[in-house]
Amino acid sequence: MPSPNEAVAALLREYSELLGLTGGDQFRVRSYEKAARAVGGYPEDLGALPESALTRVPGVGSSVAAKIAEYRRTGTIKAVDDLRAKVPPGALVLSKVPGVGPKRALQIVGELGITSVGELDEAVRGGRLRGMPGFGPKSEERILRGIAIAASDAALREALGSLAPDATADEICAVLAAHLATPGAGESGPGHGLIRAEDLRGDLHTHTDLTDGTVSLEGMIAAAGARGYEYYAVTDHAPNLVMQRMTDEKVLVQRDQLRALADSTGMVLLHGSELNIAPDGSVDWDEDFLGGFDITVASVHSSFEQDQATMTKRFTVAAQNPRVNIIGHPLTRRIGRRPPVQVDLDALYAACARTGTALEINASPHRMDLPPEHIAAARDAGVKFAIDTDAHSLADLTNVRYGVAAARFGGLTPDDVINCWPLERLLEFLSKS
DNA sequence: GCCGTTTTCGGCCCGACTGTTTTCAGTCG
Repeated sequence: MPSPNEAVAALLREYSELLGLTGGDQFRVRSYEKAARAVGGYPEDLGALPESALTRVPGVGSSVAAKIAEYRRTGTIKAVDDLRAKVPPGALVLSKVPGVGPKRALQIVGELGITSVGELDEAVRGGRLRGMPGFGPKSEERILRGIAIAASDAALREALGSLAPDATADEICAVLAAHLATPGAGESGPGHGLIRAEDLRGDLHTHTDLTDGTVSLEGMIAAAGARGYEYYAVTDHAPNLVMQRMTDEKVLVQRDQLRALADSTGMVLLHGSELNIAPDGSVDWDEDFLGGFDITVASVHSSFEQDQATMTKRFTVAAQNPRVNIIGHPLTRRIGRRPPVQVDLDALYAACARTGTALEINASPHRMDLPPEHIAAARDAGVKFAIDTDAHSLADLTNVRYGVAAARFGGLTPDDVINCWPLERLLEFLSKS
């Protein structure tokens, strides 16, 4: 059962998508999308907030605030209903199939009369998309892959999505156990010495509004401090993810701001970055510049479809980088949306264990990556882990429960997880010496 | 539609990849 904030966020997101489908101004589309993310990630119940205070949510101005207020009064937003009526049935759901965007969805609905993903699947297999401008064999493959991953992940996604907003790690772990094959290794036995949420001393992968987070540096740090963490890393995106518009100058200014906040918090603040692993395994900055960071997370954000040998080499090069500490969301899957990349897992584990590079257990319920079913084997190969929220909002910080659930499913103890360690041991690990 | 050390306008999420492209539109992160 989603929270009230999620319900409003879903309507704002739908409005944004409908605006996109109807050719609305792209900046308006983005405004609603941003507002949806901000509302969904807002830690207080919007239903309890005074109406005049709604615009305090970053990204919510007078127009969105009025729509939220309308939802609170009536349970609906008329503008959303009106726009729904203007969009051909099926176009919205088709536009979310990977490889099909708004333009192609409208084209498919208009020319073929298709209104569901099932019909799209049949049409592709029947060759009915052939001959439509812009569609070739690659498009067909991609669409079929997208439909397949949605189907294969549907049960897990639905089960995770139907959990209560305050579900515990044990409740989440039960969902994992019901939907995933049980890992082979179980010598620690259920419950004995397994990691608990309270064992985590910090979060090592988080964002701010300097890149695509919704909350300021100060806001994120204050919220992390309230969670009782001993240390906390800020790891905004790096320049090669161009849309994030990160620069050397910006990240250095942020570093100064973070250092200046050190005295205002009981936590040790770590300045980091989420680097982009390029197709050849290199990352955004040279070793000298990277040396200025306390910690780095390196993630794949492009060229997901490399063959296994190339992808394995790519990860190995990244892990061997003396300035890369954590491989972020290693298989880059998004549950129901994007399949895992093809990589030789044994080679990946070996490279991480050999180089002292942690594999991330990304706690976002949309990712769950490293996938829980792989964790035990990675541990057996000598890999250490970082359980990170990859938070883009205040509410995201509470997602650690999902990472802890995955770690428990994989049989991990606090000794396996670097952000359960005392600061000194963590810093030693980060030095890769 | 939101926002402001540029404050009521003007900028904001850019560029790589891909297909079947004939000079570019659509999608994605």
